[in-house]
Amino acid sequence: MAAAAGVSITTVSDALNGKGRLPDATRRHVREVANRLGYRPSAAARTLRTGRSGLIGLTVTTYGEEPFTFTEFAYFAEMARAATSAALARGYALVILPASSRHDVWSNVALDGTVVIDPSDHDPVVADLVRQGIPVVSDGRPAGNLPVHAWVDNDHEQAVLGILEHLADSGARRIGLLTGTSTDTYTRLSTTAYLNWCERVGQEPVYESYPAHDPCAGAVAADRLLARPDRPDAVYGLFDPNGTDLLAAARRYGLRVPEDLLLVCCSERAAYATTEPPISTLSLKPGRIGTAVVQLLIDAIEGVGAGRPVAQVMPTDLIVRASSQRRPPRTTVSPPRSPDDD
Amino acid sequence: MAAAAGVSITTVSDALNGKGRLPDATRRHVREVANRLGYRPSAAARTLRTGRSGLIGLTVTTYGEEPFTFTEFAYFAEMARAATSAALARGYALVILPASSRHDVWSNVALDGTVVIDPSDHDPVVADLVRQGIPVVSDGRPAGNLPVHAWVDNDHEQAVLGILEHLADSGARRIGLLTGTSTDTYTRLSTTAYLNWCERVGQEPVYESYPAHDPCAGAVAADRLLARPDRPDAVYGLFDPNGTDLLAAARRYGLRVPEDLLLVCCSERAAYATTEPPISTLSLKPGRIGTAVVQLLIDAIEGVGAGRPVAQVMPTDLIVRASSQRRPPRTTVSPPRSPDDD
DNA sequence: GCGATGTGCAGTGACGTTTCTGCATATGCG
DNA sequence: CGCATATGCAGAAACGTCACTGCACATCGC
Repeated sequence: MAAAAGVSITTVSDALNGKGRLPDATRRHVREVANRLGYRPSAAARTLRTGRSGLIGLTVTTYGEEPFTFTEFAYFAEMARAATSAALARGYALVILPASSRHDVWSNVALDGTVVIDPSDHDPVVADLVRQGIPVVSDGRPAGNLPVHAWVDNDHEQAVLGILEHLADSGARRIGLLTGTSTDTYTRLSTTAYLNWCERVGQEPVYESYPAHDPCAGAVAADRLLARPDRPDAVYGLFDPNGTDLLAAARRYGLRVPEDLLLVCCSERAAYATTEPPISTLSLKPGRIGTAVVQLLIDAIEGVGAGRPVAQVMPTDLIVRASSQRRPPRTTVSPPRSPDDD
Repeated sequence: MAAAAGVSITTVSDALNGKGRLPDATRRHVREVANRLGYRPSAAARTLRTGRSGLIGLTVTTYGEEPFTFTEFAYFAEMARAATSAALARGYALVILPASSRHDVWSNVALDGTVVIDPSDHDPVVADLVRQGIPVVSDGRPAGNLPVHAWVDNDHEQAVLGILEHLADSGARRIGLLTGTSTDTYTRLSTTAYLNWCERVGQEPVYESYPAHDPCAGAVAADRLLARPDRPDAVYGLFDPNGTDLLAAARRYGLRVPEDLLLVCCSERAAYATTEPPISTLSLKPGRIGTAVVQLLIDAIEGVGAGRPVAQVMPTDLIVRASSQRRPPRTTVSPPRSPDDD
């Protein structure tokens, strides 16, 4: 390349990177030759020299051997889409690397930093990365005292309070909760927010827990909740399939939704807009999370505002549909998405 | 590192890579020290030296500025999941790189090869990659004469024939088609397969086309199709939202599904299993495609069986539900997915 | 006309691997 | 014992880039 342009290697580098003291004529000439030859500077060499690869990892903790869990699909897909966009806009590319990947794959790729989704307590991969000095930002409050550089999470307490108030506004007298048995922060924060609210307004808590990763257990728990003598007249389900599970259970007990039972669940599924009746959902806005997480990570990589707030709590969106309103909505409550709303 | 273990750089390299002539004692010693120091060989240096990065690109042609199109979500998510798995199993990691990415991002990452999903005619990115000698395998027959090294696609003709026969078996007398106006191979192959079938069995074709990327146009076209004087008594919709669109249109015209109208559409949406009635779908099995595409790509990268068949046509799966059967199925026609079925 | 300052490049040394070559010391065989 | 062969490791070159340093030559002010 240098030979083809009749200049030195240094000049090529300077011309292409806009550095050094070169007259525009030389710069143009070098670029023109590079273009004609289809020449691309070697990414590997640049990475070796500069210590920057322009790659950031997108890691999801897996519970099986498959890269992503099925229940996370809609959330993950949207989050990954937004993260990819945000990264590209800042000149980085995303590498999908499940935490369970073979070790040789992890060490074979030079990452400038990593996003971890929902890291489990003392995740060995995260610990290892941090030890190498690689910035790690997590989606979800890090459990245990995982030494991540920053994290982004939804305001789960506020979300639950919002839903409970909405249900109460719609006329609910006794609100039930369908929750999980595991101790992750999402479940824990949401459940205590519910319990606190109950105590504050003087309602006896009515809830059922089940292992959230078991798809069948959810239907059983939904059934159990509606079979109780102190049956709730409104239910919030913490997990994605709870909407259909609760709807099915309600049908079995001859309960009409929303007349006899108000329903909300936390999910990103578009399908809940077209169920009979449409089910109100709490959206965690994965797009917003993905964007925020990547921004924080790249800031950390580039040393922008080091030492600034490393925790970011994002609001959620309650999408009110027929299932949680005693009267049909007067106006469109969930307007069509605007392009940059998430 | 070499100093810490009291050996030469060469010995470290050999010990870690299982090469050279070293007694097990030395090998173990070096590995133990490396472990203690948390030493990881530099991926960048290795890539520079060997010319292999262990990275493969996953490119999706975009029609807006967002990395993936919304309608491709379910397909893409599943395909990406499978592709990631397959790549990892062979020691590679996947980089998500939309074709519309800034040029500097593309040239900043060293790829061993790329998977392109649904490349458009004469895609400049693909042409560029091929010129650099980087293997490219496409999901979907390459349009134009895009010089990809291999491709994988569904057997669209066979799929359409299977659906038409199934509908005819269910008692359809006049089968309609909801198709697209664009000229991509999927639309073209499916439509001509339909027209050929019509000619063969002596049915007058009944179809409506619309621009597939326009979410609203689909509902209008569905309506148009059912409003025709020669209204079909069965419809196959080529695109993901056609199921709900057709169902809504049928309801407007007071047509019962499946009694008055049989319905099938091509989609990966799980939600079609729970509509009222459940809608039969054609699954393209994106998981199988993703796996195949990655295998082909890595074979090309590693020079395995160079010059072997570079085109692979995969079967589709017709998932028969209530919408396309005049009588309810006797047995479960769509069994629960087995773990490695896709 | 002569130092001081600026301009336009070329040379060079890392970055951290891998791979090839090479040199000792041990081991085998007749 | 002496020569061929094996074994155990070290040295050095190269991969392609970037960031220095350095060297010519031009320009300028006086």
